Amino acid sequence: MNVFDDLKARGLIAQTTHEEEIKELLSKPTTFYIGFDPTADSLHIGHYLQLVIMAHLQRAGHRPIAILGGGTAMVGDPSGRTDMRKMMTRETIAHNLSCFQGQMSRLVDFSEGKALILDNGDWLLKLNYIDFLREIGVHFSVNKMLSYECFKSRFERGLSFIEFNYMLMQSYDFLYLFKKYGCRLELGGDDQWANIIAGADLIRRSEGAQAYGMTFTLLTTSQGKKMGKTEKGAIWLDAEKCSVYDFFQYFRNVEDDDAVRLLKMLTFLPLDYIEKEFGHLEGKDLNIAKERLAYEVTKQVHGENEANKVMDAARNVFGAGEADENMPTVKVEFDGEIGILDILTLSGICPSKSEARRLVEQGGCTVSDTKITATDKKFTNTDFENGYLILKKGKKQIYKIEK
RNA sequence: GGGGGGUUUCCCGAGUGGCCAAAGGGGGCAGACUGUAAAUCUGUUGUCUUCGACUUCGGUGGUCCGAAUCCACCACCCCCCA
Repeated sequence: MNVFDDLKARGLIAQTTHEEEIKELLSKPTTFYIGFDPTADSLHIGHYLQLVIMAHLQRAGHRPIAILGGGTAMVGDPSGRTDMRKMMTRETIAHNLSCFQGQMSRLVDFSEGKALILDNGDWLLKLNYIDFLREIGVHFSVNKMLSYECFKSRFERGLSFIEFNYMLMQSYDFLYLFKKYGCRLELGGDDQWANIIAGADLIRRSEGAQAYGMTFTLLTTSQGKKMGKTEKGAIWLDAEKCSVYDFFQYFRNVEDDDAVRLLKMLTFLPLDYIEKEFGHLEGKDLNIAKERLAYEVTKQVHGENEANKVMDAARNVFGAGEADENMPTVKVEFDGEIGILDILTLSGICPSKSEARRLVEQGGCTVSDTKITATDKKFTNTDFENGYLILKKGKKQIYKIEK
């Protein structure tokens, strides 16, 4: 099966400039590229999807180029955004780029030229304004650009000239990679569609050559919400910014309707295997699929070891209600005795006393299988059997409280 | 550059001198029901020493017994004209 068909069957492909030609292109080794915006110091699960696609294509014998947008980040992509991006300094961007590289190499093999990782700042930052306008700017119609959907949302709040230029920058990247590396295919999230066709257009106009673009589905839930954001923040690939436990739990808790779909999109399990093992599941049996999903994704991002540990922890905590060394653990210090509200706030489980009080009053706090309803409940050393307590906040958040 | 409008608690958005910690919706959190699902219903959603007190309504300063609400200046944003 052509890798294109596989990606398509996994539900990863959103739009293509020329479906048949791209399929043909991918039947022999091809160089393609995907851009990454270094606006944070860690990748998140939205980027993970892009890495998965790069990995699929690389395994099929193609050569990925990952462009880290050190140059374009200086400008900021306005696509689909309602506000202007924060301007970033060169230093911040450089720091973020180096953080990205490590995370990317977990999925994509960058050894021996099997894949390239480039910073578009290397060529964009030294461009001469007049030369750029004369060589590149002439190929862009402002009338046409103004009609693009991707700018629409910005017309309400204003679009600055610097952002309006973003499309030219990204298009220039594609042209540059086409000339230097023979790259004829650009991939990106579906929000990048306009930027991608602009690049392919530029290559056609200035080089008279055919280039292709393809976008993949944005990672959304079956409710249409963007995935990867929680109240506590984004689901980062960096364990420092999002613990492996939380990472696992995020996928373990997806909705029924998303479980199998996400298995196809986010794991490397063969499609027929997924269909056979999980396709027929319904109702609570889908928990099997969710657990596998969480396990596979965690394995890809954090390694098999971590994935095993955290899956065991989840099984212990949710299955047997037992403590596990890999469950979230917090320490509290006290002399003699400590009130429940202090435990909740000192541990960071609740951000304020008021919130802790509310939690307890509403019956959302359980310690060692006993629901705590008195806000003045005190604990002493003898309550900490083996040195810890098991505290539940609501149904799903379980902590080991060590003294 | 000229004219007009705006900035409210996580978000949207009411409120135009005391009855305002501030309507309503969204989101969040918790409870019931469950399968670590969804939907639904209920409660809750500034802080604290919580039957009370304290701090909030872009910033600073003023008027007043009393201001989110009035005045002055500053900052930022949007719209129309150029």
